[in-house]
Amino acid sequence: MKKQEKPVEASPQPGKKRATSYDVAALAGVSQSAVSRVFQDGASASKAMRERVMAAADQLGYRPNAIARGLITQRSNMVAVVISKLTNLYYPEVLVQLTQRFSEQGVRVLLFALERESDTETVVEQMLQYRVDGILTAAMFSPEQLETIDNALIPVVLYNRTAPGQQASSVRCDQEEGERWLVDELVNAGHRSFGVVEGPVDSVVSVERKTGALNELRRLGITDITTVSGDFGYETGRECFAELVEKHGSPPDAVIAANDVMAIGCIDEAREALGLSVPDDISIVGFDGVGPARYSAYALTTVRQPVQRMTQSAASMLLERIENPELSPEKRAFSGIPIRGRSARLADD
Amino acid sequence: MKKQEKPVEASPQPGKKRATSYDVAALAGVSQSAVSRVFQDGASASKAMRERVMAAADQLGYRPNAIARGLITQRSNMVAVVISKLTNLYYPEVLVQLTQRFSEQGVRVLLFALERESDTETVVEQMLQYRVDGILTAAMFSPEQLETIDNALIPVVLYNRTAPGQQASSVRCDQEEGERWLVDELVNAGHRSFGVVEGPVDSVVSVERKTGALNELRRLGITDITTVSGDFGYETGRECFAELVEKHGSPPDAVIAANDVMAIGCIDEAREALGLSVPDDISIVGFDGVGPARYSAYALTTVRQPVQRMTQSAASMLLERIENPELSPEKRAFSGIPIRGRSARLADD
DNA sequence: CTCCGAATTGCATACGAATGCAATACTGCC
DNA sequence: GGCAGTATTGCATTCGTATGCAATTCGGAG
Repeated sequence: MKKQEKPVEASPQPGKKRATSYDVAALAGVSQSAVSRVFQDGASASKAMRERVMAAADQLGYRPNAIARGLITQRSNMVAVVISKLTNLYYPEVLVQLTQRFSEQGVRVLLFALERESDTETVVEQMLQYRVDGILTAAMFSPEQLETIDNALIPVVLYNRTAPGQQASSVRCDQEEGERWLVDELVNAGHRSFGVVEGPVDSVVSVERKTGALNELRRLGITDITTVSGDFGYETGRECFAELVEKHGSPPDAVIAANDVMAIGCIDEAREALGLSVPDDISIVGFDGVGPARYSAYALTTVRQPVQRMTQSAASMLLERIENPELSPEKRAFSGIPIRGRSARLADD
Repeated sequence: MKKQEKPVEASPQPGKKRATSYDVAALAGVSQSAVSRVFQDGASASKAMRERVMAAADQLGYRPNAIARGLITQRSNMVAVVISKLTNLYYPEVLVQLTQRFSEQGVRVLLFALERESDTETVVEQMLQYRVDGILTAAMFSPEQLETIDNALIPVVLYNRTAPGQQASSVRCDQEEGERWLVDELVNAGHRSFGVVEGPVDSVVSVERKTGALNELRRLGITDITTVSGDFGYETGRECFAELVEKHGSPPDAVIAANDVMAIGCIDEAREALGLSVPDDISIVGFDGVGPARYSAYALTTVRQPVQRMTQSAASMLLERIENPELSPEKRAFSGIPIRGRSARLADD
């Protein structure tokens, strides 16, 4: 078999309309069905046919129209991924990994980025109109919205969220457990007065972390607790620390921030504005295990989310449910990974 | 007119197939065309018709199928956004902003995330198959790939990239100009020996920054220059600094890192491993103006990319070209914003 | 050479909405 | 009340691919 002698390979006559499977069929002298079959995986087509069609196809620069295909197969091969902007440093990593996981499986990602987590108004409508095969969301939907999605028979996986009454599949990091570890270690090392810096009120993650920490503190009989709230950002981290000191009258023994970025803000404020030494004068801990938490200026004591496993798990959970819509909901919780950094005085053990 | 007395509003009979415009038409006793027109913006439909149709529509839980619509209108209302993972801390911001800009205009984003910038193999094929209306890419495509896209008549906007021979629209931050400012300021303040930390070789941005800096250094007659290369990440930033000192025999007067994250790595390594004081013993500068650059432990002297304006510009440039494909290519370059932080000794002026 | 089963191929139709054109309903005006 | 002009509505077709079914071809065994 010699190769094609024509050097012109993939440059269709310019100015023409996009080639369709009929054009290819006509040029190759076969039926449109044949073309369709050549471009599918499990379809039957002889070697000769395959060659004829392929030759015609790339002479015309043809490629199958995924839109038309989706219409007939009732599968868009797209999933919607919803993120909210706020959880700034952490989600990008999640997003990139999810996208790669889906890509590996031949599934495309339709991205929806919310300004705030509660901006879910139009998103549901959009997703349903585009007939996505599944939804992976790191923003909270209302029960009504979840029901709408459910009525449309579209599988959903919640990322670091759980639906209150609703039953829906989810993948999450066990925030309470992580906070318990942090609190236990801090109390164990002798800290008695605490500052708690929570995140935005419409963030489920923030609420879980805060209540997780508060419950454990109470359980251990700690009563000297001051609470302030920020927005997960660095600047508010600094402001929160200042506010904390003012409210408490003096710096507490330890500060538990709802995420790493705010913890970093607290550290900077403690050092710069109050001249405190971290962790000698005060212990400060975060949550997430983002990149900057490792910067040696901070070396945060924190709980890292096992992002790799979580995204892996979430993606395959969604894909499974797309293949088999009858699967019952499943909730997977991953333990966070305790990081003993240098931003807190902990017992040696 | 009294309202509907039926309390059941949007819950279609479960187990049924998704409602189509024909179903709605049948229930409302009108033609399918009528339904189609009610769900469009500029179509003519009487008030009565609109009401009948809408009532039937949300009784059935109907919503137009964007896939089918795309097939007939030849418009998917989707754009592809391509990012590569590497430029870790900077692109998330870009991505979120772009997505929001497009969303505002009723355009959906199909996301492609590359592991490395050179992993563009299958991406082009994917984008064309999905008939995206336009492409916004922050990864470099080969001339052949760009030609393929061009043949498909899909407008492209390159983000912080320019095509070598090819002519294509682009939005970029003027990296050379930014590096010139940094170099000028450093030399002006008396620095004479330089370390240059470049990023991954397949990153256009990194190459531009490096050559921008080197050219300006040479122009000013500086010859004591040591070059090392990393991957834009924090860890390699640290390693690069160590390598730099070893190659040079001693710490240089100043280090120019290809991005902020590596600059931060350099600072940590300088302080921790060598006990140097920044900026007293050594000046270290970065590029991008990402969040962590502002953390007061670093307070980087850097050049910030005007992300807001760039994404705004890129999005509207692409949308314009989708509306009017005849528009000739246009290249927009934005000046970076010089940030005089505390990581470098600069002249007061 | 004949016949049988398996592998290919073509035909016709379906997917769900948009739209040009023709038919019809309405509007205001004389 | 009649008429011209406009706003609505329906009909029929189109977008590009997949697929069930029937027709055809192919290969090899007897």
